[in-house]
Amino acid sequence: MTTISEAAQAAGIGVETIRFYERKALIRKPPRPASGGARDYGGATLERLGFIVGAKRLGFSLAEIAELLALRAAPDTECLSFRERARIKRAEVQARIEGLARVREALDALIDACPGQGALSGCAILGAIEADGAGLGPGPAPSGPARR
Amino acid sequence: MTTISEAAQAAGIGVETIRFYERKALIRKPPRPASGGARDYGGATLERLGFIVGAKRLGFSLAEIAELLALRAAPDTECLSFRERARIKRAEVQARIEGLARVREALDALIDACPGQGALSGCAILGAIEADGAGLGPGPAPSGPARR
DNA sequence: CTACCCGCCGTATCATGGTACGGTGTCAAG
DNA sequence: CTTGACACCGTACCATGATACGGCGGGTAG
Repeated sequence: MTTISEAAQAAGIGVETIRFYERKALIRKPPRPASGGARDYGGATLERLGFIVGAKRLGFSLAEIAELLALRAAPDTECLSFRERARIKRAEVQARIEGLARVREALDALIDACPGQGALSGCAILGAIEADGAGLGPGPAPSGPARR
Repeated sequence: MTTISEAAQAAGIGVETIRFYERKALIRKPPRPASGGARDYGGATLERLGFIVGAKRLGFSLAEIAELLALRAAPDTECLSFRERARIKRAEVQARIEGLARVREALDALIDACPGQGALSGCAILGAIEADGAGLGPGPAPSGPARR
């Protein structure tokens, strides 16, 4: 038997997170044994949780993971379709990296432009931020995500 | 006169977003003219909006921007304290880039490991994802943020 | 005079990914 | 036979950053 808390521990997530994934239909609630008692989160369920955690770490959203799980479960899925998803994700990650690299350069420019002493009024940073984030072309900002 | 919709257009954001920033106290609602009519979002307000938009593009969260705005408004703020914030943010951005680069490498490894043909069962990808996201050390996932 | 567009306001809703709370049930050790 | 630890369940709440809706009022164009 693998209880939900054991499964959570094994997968490196919280019990509430497992229940959350159930609500999101990423995993099915294991059947309650006819004999009563706790559900069994071992076997295929635990495997599935591992897959979810792994895919999350690769940058897939829960919605995407749902698709991957469906693919994985389909008997006629070709290996190729998984690779395609990986390639698309790779491209997304690459794009995010490039966006962040531009932000980093912009911050560097600001840091360099600052004399590092004296009143704010004499510093170039303020105007540069207002002007457009210091050289970033137009486009959306890289809203900084939480990192738990 | 600069109406709210003109200010929104000038800043490249939506009217609702400006009101949202007001609710968040990032900007003060300009006073309603005694003569009645619309508020004036020009001048300092528009400048402030520009600053917010610029700072967002540099990766600052709204909470951080609130601090920057307070700093900016304080008469005795040194240029240095702005530079410090920029450096901290730069370090954060750098860390995010490095995390994403690791994810990218992991995806590359997966893509390479996939034969690209045949049934899913014969492919190394599945197991690798489950195993831990294919070589990513333990740690949090880079939850992919929205990109509008 | 009547549309119609804006501004103004409060409130609700969205997406994302969880986290927490409170009540009930069941099981096992002491 | 009581106490404590979990399991189970529904529901509420959190942060982040917006976006939408509906009603009211004023100014302008036809």
